[in-house]
Amino acid sequence: MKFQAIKGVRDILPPESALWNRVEQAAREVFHTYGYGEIRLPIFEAIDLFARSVGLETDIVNKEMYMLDLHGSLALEYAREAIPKYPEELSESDFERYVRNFVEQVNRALGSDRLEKTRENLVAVERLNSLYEQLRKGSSPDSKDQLKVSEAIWDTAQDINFGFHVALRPEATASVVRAYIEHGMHTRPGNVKLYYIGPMFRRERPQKGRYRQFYQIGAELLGPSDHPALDAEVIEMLLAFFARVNLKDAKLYINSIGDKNCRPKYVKLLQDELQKVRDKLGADSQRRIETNPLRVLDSKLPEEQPVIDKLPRIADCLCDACREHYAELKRQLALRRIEPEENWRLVRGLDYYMRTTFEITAPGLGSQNAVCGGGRYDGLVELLGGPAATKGIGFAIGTDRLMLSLQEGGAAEPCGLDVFLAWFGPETYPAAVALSRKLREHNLSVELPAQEMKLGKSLNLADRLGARHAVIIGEEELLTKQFTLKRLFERREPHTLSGEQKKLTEADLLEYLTKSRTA
RNA sequence: GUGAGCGUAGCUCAGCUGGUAGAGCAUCGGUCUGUGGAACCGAGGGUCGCGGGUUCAAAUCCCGUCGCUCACCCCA
Repeated sequence: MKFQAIKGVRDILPPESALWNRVEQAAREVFHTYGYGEIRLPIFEAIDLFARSVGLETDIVNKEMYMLDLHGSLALEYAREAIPKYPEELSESDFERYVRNFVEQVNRALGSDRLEKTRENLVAVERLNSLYEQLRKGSSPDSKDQLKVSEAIWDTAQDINFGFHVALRPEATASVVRAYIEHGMHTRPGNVKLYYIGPMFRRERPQKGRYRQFYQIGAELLGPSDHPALDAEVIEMLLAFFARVNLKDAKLYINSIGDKNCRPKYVKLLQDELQKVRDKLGADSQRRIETNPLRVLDSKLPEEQPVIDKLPRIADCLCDACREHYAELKRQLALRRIEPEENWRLVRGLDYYMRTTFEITAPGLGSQNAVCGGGRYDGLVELLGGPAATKGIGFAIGTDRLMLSLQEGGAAEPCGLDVFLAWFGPETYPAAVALSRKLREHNLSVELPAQEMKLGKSLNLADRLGARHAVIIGEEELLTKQFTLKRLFERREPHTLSGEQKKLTEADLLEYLTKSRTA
């Protein structure tokens, strides 16, 4: 096979795509009833946006982002990095070669507009060019001047700004918050409620329910209030959506991970306790003691479970405000007859979460059993340069995983074809074309064969396409101006009802078909 | 990045210790010139993932490589 989709991405074909549409449509409808509006976001953003929001130490930022080299700036970056800061380490000719390469590339980029002609860049390049001239002319290897020139070249090279570095979005919350700030949405009345639907990109090893281009349906609530009732309503909406799409056996887990006052204290305590039991942990968890102690709680290793069970719990370390917030959240959920399972080990991978966190798991997903994760992120708007008073809460549903679970539960799309036009005889095609157009104007799905087929063949094809009806158009129908409507049945239906047939005028046919479609 | 399993027709797979590449389903045509689902007959479709080695002979044995899948890490 010559071409195939690249690693970790895939096609979603009909009829499966119809299920996707139905699920996404359900999200639009349910979210609408809670007052959310859709935000359509760009698929790429400045790298810094993700680095700042998701967290510099996360794997997402460190190794999983797809960076776009829109202007060939990465090549410039490499050329610059090749120039050593301390040229003594290299032979003189090597040093000059690296510098020449960089200088040539920079000038070429400037000439072809790939390097932005800002004042700073122009000044730096001009200076770089003249320094390079000095380097070439200079012939005394150990002169102080020569060393100075080399250092100046390195310094000047650092001054050149290659422009924005852009990445495909690994998640959308950062983009939503960026848009919220950029458009001054904090001046809108009440809370700003937004949802988004679309692809995200992470360069991970693919696995069941995990792709490099994957899809999320998410919602964010931004505004001045952090009242737990808002958290509860967000969760209520999420569950309403899962109920609408008939997700079976979904389980809701909640936790509170504290705020910027009490979480660090807990993390420190946890770290200290972990150090005491270090030798009882596996290599991965030992590493996480330093990198991300909270993640140790996530470990699935059976032999670590007894150790983890004895670790201090964040619920005992929350500050008064967080404790009260969490308690009120539980009351608010109870008010809505929602019964979450508290999971003290539920932590989020992204830096920006605080206080409320929640997750929903569903069956049929292998080891990737979370279909949705979310939580509160009160500091994020401020972190990204927005008004400090703005709070936020949101979630993201992993659509790929949701689909897997729905399909596991037996969800399938019926064929959408309402009518197959079985025409035959030399004079009937124009009538069939006219009828097909009429039916389609009434939003019916119609298949019209381009070439004449024997009636038996037509019906056979209609059946295999899964059409609900066939309309037969032959000489006789033309003469009497009545179409023959034949009901077809899905293959699994009992044969006893098969083939019911009647003659109808065009008007009656239309009425009958439009009614049967909604039924 | 690490580990394991698997690569033969569009799909699911058979093909033993080397001896001319197969089945079922699907597709197309016919039996069937105004009546579907069935049956029967026929057709098309494969450098057996790729490269090298052993051999008179390799889908089969050996080495390498690429791809897919699942799991770990991480995460939705």
